[in-house]
Amino acid sequence: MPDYSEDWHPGSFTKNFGWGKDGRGLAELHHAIRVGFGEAKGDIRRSDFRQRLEAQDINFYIPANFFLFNYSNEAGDWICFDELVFQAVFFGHSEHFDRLALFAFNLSLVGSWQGARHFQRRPALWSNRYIVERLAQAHRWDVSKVNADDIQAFLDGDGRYKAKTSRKLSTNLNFLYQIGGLDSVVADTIERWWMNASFLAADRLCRLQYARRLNVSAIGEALDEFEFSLLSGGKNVEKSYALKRLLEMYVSVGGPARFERSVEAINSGRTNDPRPYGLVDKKLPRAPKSLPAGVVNTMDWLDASYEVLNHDELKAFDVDMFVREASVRALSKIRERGIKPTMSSSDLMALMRG
DNA sequence: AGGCGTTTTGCCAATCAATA
DNA sequence: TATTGATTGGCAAAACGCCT
Repeated sequence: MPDYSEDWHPGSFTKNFGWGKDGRGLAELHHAIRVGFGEAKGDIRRSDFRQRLEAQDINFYIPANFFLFNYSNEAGDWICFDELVFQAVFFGHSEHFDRLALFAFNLSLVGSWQGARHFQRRPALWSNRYIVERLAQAHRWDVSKVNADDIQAFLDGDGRYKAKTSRKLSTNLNFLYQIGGLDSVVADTIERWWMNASFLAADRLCRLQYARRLNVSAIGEALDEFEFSLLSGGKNVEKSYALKRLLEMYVSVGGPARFERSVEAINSGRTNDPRPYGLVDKKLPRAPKSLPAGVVNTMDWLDASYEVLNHDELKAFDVDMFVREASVRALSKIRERGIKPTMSSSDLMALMRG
C-alpha cells in the first residue's frame, strides 16, 4: 500500500525546466525524451540519457526524476522504455502526449537510482495528493477552482509539506497543469491518453512489484491501491469496462516485456512493418490503443470484438480530428437548412446525425 | 500611452547530503 | 575532511496589471 504519511519535498521542481512559450504544451518534454533515448528501443543507461540532454542544454532532472521510470542493478542505473517513452518516440507531439505525461507526473512513481533519497521514489506526492484530496474530494472535480493560490493554500495547510517556501512550487505546478491540460484530464469520456495511461500505470506497478503477477486481477488491485481512477479524472461504468478490457490486452502482449518482444519480432523478421499499430475495441469506438509492432500476431484473444488498425489508419484515427470534422459537417448542414434560434436541442441533434 | 507597484520567471549561489 | 553532485531558496530582470 502507498504510504501517504510520507513527507513531501519539492525536489528539483523549484528548478525551472523551460517549457517554452505560447501553447506548445509539453512539447519540450516530448523533445527531451526523444533526445535522451536517441535511436534506442529499449531501456537505456541513466548516464547516457543525461549526457545527451546536457549536450543540448536541456534540464535533465525534470524529465528523469519526475516523468520517467528509473531502476538500478549490478550494471548501474537505467531508465525504462515504458509507455510514456513509447508514445514520445513513436508518435509526434500532441495533446494525447501532454495528458499522458501529466498523468505520469501525478502518478509520481519514478523508481530509484544510485544515490536517490527515499522520498524521490514519489517525487510529486504533493501533486498526487492535490489531485486526489483537493481536486477530486474537496472541489468535487471543479477544475475552475485550481490555481496557484489554491495549490499554495493546500500545501501550507498540510504538515506533510516540508520546504521553506511554497509559492514557487505552487506557481510552477499550476503552470504545468495549464500547459499539460488538467482541465481535459477531468473527463467522463474515454480518450486515447487515458488508455495509454492505464498501460503506463500498469508498467510501473509491475516493475515495482506492486502488481506481483502479470494477470488482470493483480494489476487491477494495484491500480486501485494507487488510485488510478482518481488520478485519471474519475470513474464511470464505461471506464471500468474499458479498464478491464485494456488489462486483458496488456497481459496478452506481455506487459512490460512487450517492447522487447516487439524488437525480437522485428529483428527475427516475424513482422515486416516496424511501426506501431492500433486495436479498437468495437464497444469503445472513440479511442484505439496503440501497440508496438509485432506483439499480437500469435494471440488467440484477438477475436471479433477488436478491429485492427495499421499504422496509417492509427494515425488517421484522431478523435479530435473526427469530432472537428463532424462539427464542420454539421455546421454546413445547419447553414444549408437555415437554423432557427427556437429549435429544440433534440431537433439539433437530429440535424447533426442526418 | 506612461508611471508605478506587484508578480512571475529564470538564473545561480548557498546549502545540504552522499561518498570516497 | 574534501569533493562532488543535487536541492532549495534568494534575487533581479522581465512581465503584468492597475491606475491615471
